[in-house]
Amino acid sequence: MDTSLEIPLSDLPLIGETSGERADAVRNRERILCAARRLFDERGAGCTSMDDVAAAAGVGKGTLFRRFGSRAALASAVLDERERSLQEHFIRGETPLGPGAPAQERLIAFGEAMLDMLEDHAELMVAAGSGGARFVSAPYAVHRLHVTLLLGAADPGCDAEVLAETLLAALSAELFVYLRDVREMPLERMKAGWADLVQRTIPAATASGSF
Amino acid sequence: MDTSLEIPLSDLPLIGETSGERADAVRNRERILCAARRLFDERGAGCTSMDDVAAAAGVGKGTLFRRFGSRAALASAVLDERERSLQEHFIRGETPLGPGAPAQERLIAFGEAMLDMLEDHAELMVAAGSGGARFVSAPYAVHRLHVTLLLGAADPGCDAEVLAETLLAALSAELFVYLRDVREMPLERMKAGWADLVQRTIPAATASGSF
DNA sequence: CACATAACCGGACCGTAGTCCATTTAGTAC
DNA sequence: GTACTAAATGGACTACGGTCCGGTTATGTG
Repeated sequence: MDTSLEIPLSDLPLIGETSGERADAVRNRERILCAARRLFDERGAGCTSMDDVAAAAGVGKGTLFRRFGSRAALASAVLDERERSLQEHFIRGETPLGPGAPAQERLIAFGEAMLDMLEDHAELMVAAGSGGARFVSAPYAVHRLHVTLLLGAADPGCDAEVLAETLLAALSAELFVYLRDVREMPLERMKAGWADLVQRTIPAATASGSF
Repeated sequence: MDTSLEIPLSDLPLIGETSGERADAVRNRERILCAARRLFDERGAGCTSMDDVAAAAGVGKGTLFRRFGSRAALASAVLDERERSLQEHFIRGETPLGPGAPAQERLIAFGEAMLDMLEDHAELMVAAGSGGARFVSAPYAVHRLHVTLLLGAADPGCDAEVLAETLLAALSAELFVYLRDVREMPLERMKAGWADLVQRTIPAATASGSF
C-alpha cells in the first residue's frame, strides 16, 4: 500500500537551513524556474523548448536537466504551487471540497477543482504528464489516495483502488484538451459530466469519515 | 455530429482496381508494413525507431513518412487488422458483444474486448495514441459512437456523449500499461473493475436497440 | 589563508521524429 | 518507341529531449 501522503517535491527548506545544496545550485534552480514560468506563460508550453528555457535562464542545458531531470518534471515543478494549494484545499480546506461533506459531494468538488486547474494550466499539465509520467508522479499518488478513501467511505466493500484509477482517467489532461479544443466543449458541461459520473458511481449522503 | 462509422484507413482496394496509387507506392507500403510488423513484434515498439523501419523495409525515411505521416499513424496501420476485427465483432458479431444483448452487457463485453486487445498490443496502442493522436483517430471515433449509442439506449436523456468520453478514458492504453506493468494488476481485476464501473453507470436489462 | 574535494557547470554530443527538395520513375498519349 | 508529366523517392537537414564529461567553483578543514 502506497502511503505517500506527504506533500510532494521535497524541498521544504527549514528556516535558515541550506538543505545541503550549494548556493549556486539554489540560485540556478530559481533562475530556471523563473525563466520557465515566464516562457510557459508568454508563449505557451508547447512553443517552449528546453533549450529556450536554459538560454533564458542563462544556464547551460546540462544544468537544466541536472536540476529537473526531464521536461515533464520541470512542468511539474512550475505547477507545484498550484498543486499544493489544491491539496491543501481538499485535505484541510472548507467543505464540500475539504472534510465534513458526504463523500459523494467531496468527490464531485474534487473533480470540479481539478477541471478548474486544467482550465488554467492545461498545456502545462499535458507536459507534466506526458509519456506516462502522470501515473508515477507524487501529485497523482495523492489524488489516487484521496479518491480511493472517498470511494471506500461511500461504498465499503467495493474495489476502490481500481475504481479510483478509472475515475481519475476521466480527469486526464489529454482528454481535457481534446474536449475543450477539438470538441469545443464548455467547462460547465465537463463539470456536469463529472458530477453525473460520480453520482452514478457512488451513493449519495454517506459520511466521508474523518480523514 | 460525427457520422464516421465507415471502416477506417481508407484503402479497401476493389477487386483489380488500382485505387489511383502508383505500383511502386503500393509495393513500398507493403514492404514498410511488413517490416514494421516484424520489428515491432521482434523487439517491441519501444525499441524500434522509424529509421529502423525504413532501413528494414529498404526504403528512404522520406518514403516512410510520405506513406504513413507519423509514428502514431504507422502503429495504427499495423493494428488495423485487429481493430477491424474488433469492430466487426461489436457491430455485427455474436452476442453479448454484438447486437441482441442488453446495452449494459454489450458495454461490459466491449470493454473486455478492448482490454484483451490491450493485453496483446499494449505497446503498439500506446504508440498509436501518443501525443493526443488517440482522440482524433478513426477507431476512437467508432468506439465513441458505439459507446454513445449504447449509453443512449440504456438511459435515454443522459448526456451520453460526455459519459462515453469519460468511460473510454478508463480504457486508455497508458492507464492499462501503468496498471499492468507498474501496479502489476492482473487482467481479470481490470475487467472486473470495468464491469463494476459500467454496472454502476447504467441500469441493467435495457434493450440495446437495433444498431 | 591554502588546500582538498565533492558538487556543480556548460556545451558538445547522441538518437529520434519529422521536413524538404533535387532527382528518378511509373503511367499516358501519340 | 518516344516524349511528357505527375507522382514517388531517399537522404540530407532541422529541432528537440536527453546524456556525458572535462573543467570550474563553493565550501569545510587544517
